[in-house]
Amino acid sequence: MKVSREQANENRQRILDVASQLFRERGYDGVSVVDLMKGAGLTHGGFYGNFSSKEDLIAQTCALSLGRSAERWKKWQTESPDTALSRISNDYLSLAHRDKPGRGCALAALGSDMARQNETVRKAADKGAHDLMAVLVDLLPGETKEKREDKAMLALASMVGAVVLARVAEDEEFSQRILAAVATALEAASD
Amino acid sequence: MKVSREQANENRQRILDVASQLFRERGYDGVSVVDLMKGAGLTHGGFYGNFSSKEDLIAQTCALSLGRSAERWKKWQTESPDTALSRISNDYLSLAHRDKPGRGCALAALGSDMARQNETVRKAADKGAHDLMAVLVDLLPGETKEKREDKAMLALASMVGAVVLARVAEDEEFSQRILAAVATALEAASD
DNA sequence: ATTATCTATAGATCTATAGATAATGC
DNA sequence: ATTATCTATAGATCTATAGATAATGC
Repeated sequence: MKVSREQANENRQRILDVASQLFRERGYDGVSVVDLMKGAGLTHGGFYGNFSSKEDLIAQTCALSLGRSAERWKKWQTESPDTALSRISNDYLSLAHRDKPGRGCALAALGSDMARQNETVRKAADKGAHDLMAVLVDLLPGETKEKREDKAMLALASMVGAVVLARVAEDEEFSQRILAAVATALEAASD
Repeated sequence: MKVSREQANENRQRILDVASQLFRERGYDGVSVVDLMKGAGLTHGGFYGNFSSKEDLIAQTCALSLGRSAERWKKWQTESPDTALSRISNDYLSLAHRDKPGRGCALAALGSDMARQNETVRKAADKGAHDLMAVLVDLLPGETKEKREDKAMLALASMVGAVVLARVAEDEEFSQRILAAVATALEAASD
């Protein structure tokens, strides 16, 4: 049941895509290789032809999902530099993002899990966070680069923290207020 | 090998304490009931006399660890209301806290994991977050209660996010700058 | 007699590998 | 002939339970 080289590449990409989503939804330990391959429409034995281990896959999904977030932000920056920051923060702090972790920011969905992974995974996550930060630095006002970087770090930390807390919260009003409070603060920081 | 009722209570408390620390260090899925009971100096079979399930234990550790954090903050508030906020933020954003998740804030250590747990766990976590927030509300300046609450939410979100990001970061300088940037911002918010 | 703890184990996972299979691509 | 995928399984977990054991506390 061999497939073409092209098809095999597509399969590999699909495994990565499916893993990237499932991990954000259920956590690294919440997705088995069998689950994952079933989700990609393949049998589990084929997994190890594409990835050397589950950890290898985890590192690759880190790079993939955070890379995509950064690309998205950069696209908005190019399209409209003036409104990009509020577009980023409104999107990040939206109920849609809170309720769809599988398609959202991996730092919010897996941040505390990532902190416990091996060095390879953490390096991929570190690079992802740097890339996100780099976009924010260009969008925030400030006299010196250091000040803009400080603001960017605060912005990213507060957005990640807000979505984590909003997802943990059982009280819907509380959850929404956290998102709104951070959105307001970011709006103020951009002037 | 029965023990006294008093000793049994101590054992139960020790299981909770050990679990509370191990979960923060390794995540919920990173600690088995066997590991845990070994850590408490007991055999695994005895676990189910004390807790109805692992999920039951998880919910109880949420309440325990977040409750302890809130107590700590309240103590500082009582001791010295004026310096309590900077004491909280300096402690939370310290390298010691970053490097010792097992004794630190459960929201930072397990936030993204908690978001995926069942309702019982999330209710305990929600209450814990509310209690932490309540301390911050009293310590932050602001004309109306709403404004103080908004500031408290921003403060908690940014502290949680900062520690998550600082733990994910592989680059030590980057990690420290995130903590410092948020600490500076909180200092400014308290005036 | 009650009950906290221990021993032993059932039953269900999970990661990873070995060998078989069958279509591709030289 | 090469290689992507499948089938089958090894070996190591993990949660939870049943029944035995032995010290407590009425």
